[in-house]
Parts: sequence; C-alpha cells; structure tokens
Amino acid sequence: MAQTDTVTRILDTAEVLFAERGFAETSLRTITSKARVNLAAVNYHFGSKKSLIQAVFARYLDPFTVRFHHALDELEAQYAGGVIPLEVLLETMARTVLDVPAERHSLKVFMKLLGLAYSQAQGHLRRYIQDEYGSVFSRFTDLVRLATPDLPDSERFWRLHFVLGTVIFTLSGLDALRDIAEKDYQEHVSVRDLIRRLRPVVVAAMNAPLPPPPMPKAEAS
Amino acid sequence: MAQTDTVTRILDTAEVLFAERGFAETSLRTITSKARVNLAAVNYHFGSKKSLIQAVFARYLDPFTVRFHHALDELEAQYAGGVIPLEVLLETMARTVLDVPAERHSLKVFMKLLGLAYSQAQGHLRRYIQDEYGSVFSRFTDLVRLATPDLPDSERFWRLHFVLGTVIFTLSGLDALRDIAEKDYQEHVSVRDLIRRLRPVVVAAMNAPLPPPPMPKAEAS
DNA sequence: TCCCGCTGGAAACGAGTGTTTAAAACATTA
DNA sequence: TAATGTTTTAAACACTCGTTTCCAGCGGGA
Repeated sequence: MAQTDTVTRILDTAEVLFAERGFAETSLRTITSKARVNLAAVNYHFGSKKSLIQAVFARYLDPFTVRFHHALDELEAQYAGGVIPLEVLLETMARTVLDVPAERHSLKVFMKLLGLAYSQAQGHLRRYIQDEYGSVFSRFTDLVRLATPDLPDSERFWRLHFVLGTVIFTLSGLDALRDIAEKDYQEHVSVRDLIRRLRPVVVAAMNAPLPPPPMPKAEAS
Repeated sequence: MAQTDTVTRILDTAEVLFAERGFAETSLRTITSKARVNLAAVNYHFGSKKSLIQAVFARYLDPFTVRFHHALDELEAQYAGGVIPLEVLLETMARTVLDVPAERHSLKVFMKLLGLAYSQAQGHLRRYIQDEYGSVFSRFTDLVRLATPDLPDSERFWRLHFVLGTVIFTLSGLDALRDIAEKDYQEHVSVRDLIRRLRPVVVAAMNAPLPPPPMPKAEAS
C-alpha cells in the first residue's frame, strides 16, 4: 500500500467533494486529481461511480448501525420489558449520530451526505440505503410506537419524518445558515449548540396535539 | 407564436423535469425534445441553462411575492397597529403557498423546486432567490418577531428554519413518503391532508420551551 | 419589390464525462 | 531468482453536455 491506502484516500476526498457539490456535479477526474490518484483507480477499486457513492455512505452507515443496534440493546436491557421514554429514544439516536463521525471526519459531511441522499435523484442510492440499513430504522420506529401509544400509526409515521426533515435540513444546510446567524446575532453556533436547540423543538413536535379530522371530502386533490 | 408559445412550452416541460430529476441531471436535449422544440431555442430565448432555471423559479415566485405582500398588507390593516398572532401568520403563508400553484401547475412541483434550490449546489440560484425575493421573507420574519416577543432573536431564527426544513423536506420528498405511507397504512394522503397534519406540529415547535443555557464550554467543536 | 428584424431548425464545435484497455511497476509467494 | 497476482499508469474510447453557427422561413414597413 502507498503512503495512505489509495482506497481510503479516494473515499476521504470523495466524501467532502460530494458533500459540498453533489454527486453529479463532482467528476471522477476532480476526485482522483485532488486525491493524487490515477483516474482509473476508482473504476479499479470500486467498479463504478455509483459503487463509489455507496461506499462513501457505507463508511458512515456501517459503524452507525452497529453502534445504534448496540445502544438499543442496552436500552432494552435497562428498561427490561418496560417502555423506553420517547426522550430517551431520541436522545440515544442523537448521541449515536454524533458519535459516529467523531472518529471519522466531520459531522457536517455526514449530514450533508444524508441530505443529498434524500434530495438528489440517485434512485440507486435510496434503494441501497433502504435495503442495507432499513432494518435499524424499523427497529427504532417500533420502539417509538411503544413510547407513543396514543399516536395513531400514520400520525407517528409522518411526525417522525417531520422531525427527520428538520434535523437533516438544518444540519445539512448548516454552513449557509450559520453564516447568516453569525452576521445577524454575533453568536457562534456549534453543532452541539444546534442539537441543544433542536431537542425541545423535536420533543414538542412529537407531542403536539392531534390535528382535527379531515374535512368531508369537498374536492379531489 | 406556435400552437402554444415556445417559451411557455419550454418552461412547462423544464419545471417538471427539473423537479423530478434535479438540474444537473436534466439536459437541455431532454427538455427540448420532450417539449418538441428545437435544441437552440433554450439558448435563444433564455440565454443559458442557468437563466432557464431562474426563469422557472420566477414563474412561481413572482406571483407568490405579490400575493404574499398583499396578504400581509390586509393582515396589517386588519390588526391595525396590534400584533398579528403567530398562528395567523403561519396560516397566511401556508394559504399563499397553496394558492400560487393552483392557477399554474402542481404544488408538488413547486415544493420540489424549493427543495432543490436548497440542496443542490447551484450557488447562482440561492443568490438569485436571496436577491430577488429576500425582502418578502424579511418582512414576514419581522412580523413573526412581534408575534413571539418572548423568543430570543437567535432562537426564533433557528426555529423558523427548523419548521422551514420540516415543510420543504416533507413536501419535496412527498412522493416517496406517500408510497410508503399508503403501503403501510392504506390511506391516501393529499397535500392538503399533509398541511392539516403539519399545522399543530409547526405551532408546537415554535412554542416549544426554551432550551437550557449552553454548557460552560468544555471542548471546542 | 426589396429589405429588415425575429423566430425556428439542422448541424457542428469544443469541452468534459464515465469507462475500458493494455502495458508497466510493484509485491508476494514458490 | 523466477513466476505470480495485484496495483498503478497513460492513453484512448465512446458518449453527452451546453453553446454557437449559419441558413431558411416569416412578418410587416419603405
């Protein structure tokens, strides 16, 4: 192997370029030249650009899933048989998300990638993430169901995605927002600062009163 | 002019293609062939692809801003001098957003475009939207400040972006989420359905208790 | 009638894309 | 040391991209 492994050098370079410019806007030539690696190296080691994108995600999501499963195991043991409170579940997820990139690169990159996974076309990516990491998420939502027995299933489904949107949107667009915030309010916000602000908002959102029942169908949508 | 104006035929086709595949992933050739228009027509009528993208947004945002300004005018007259309640402000914004695409195409396209504007690189777009339509948003946030006097400025700033994230994220990824929801809960959700569910969540998020003060700085971020 | 400013159309340009090839360099084992 | 398998390299391939060029058709004003 070279000074540092070619594979990891490609991954390190690709993840920040993807995060700050998107997938389609980042060419293999940009990646390989910045990583000081031959152009063909990507296709040799990963097979294709698609596979490289998936590999970038795997490097974050693999450690995340094992840590999260582990954390949920501990929680279930701790509350043996009982219900794990919603706040604890959310807190655990947040802590796991925060821990994973700590040992790797920046949390910012991780969140930007998650944001891209949702917004960019890249159908293969959504399918890959769903197939590969869907099970952890279902386990989590099952626990959330136990913690919020009064919420109708569909309502809980939507609210989870509401807060997911809040978190991903905020953290993935953090740089731009932080610039505005610092200019207007002269206060520096760290990621952990943001999480502190997010917590009460997310809890309040999940515990919001139920919406009124839908109007008797007046017009088709 | 042809059967329908070449310019509007380009815009009509471009907006749905952009919405469902992103900007970089949609080529001018795809647009022009689907619109049954010559390839050179885009560069002739709009000058460049960038300008076409901006024109697509302008066709939504121009009517939106005049309507929204008008609605805020009425509100200020109605509450002459007094404070406009937060719920009324949010409701007004939601109604305006809903009204605009009604006379044009789908709300879905509009929200997907907004989502793309945030997530895709396209620096020129963010700048264009900020320069062209930033004033309406500042007027709105000023009114929100009056409605929530107990919220610190920075906290209100972040919470507004939190709920913005919720709305854009949910509505722009609606199709995928709707598929899951329909499969799992056998209920069809319309956009207006979603807004009904969003309302209490957004209000609760804005009115959430303040976060605890930040920890005495332990480690740098 | 000639000329002019627009709009539409086919073809080409030059740059940039992901991917493949075949040879060279290296590393590892026998 | 020789043979083997693995990794790196430079060059080419086959496209696709946004943009430009040049010309044909069209209208109405002089």
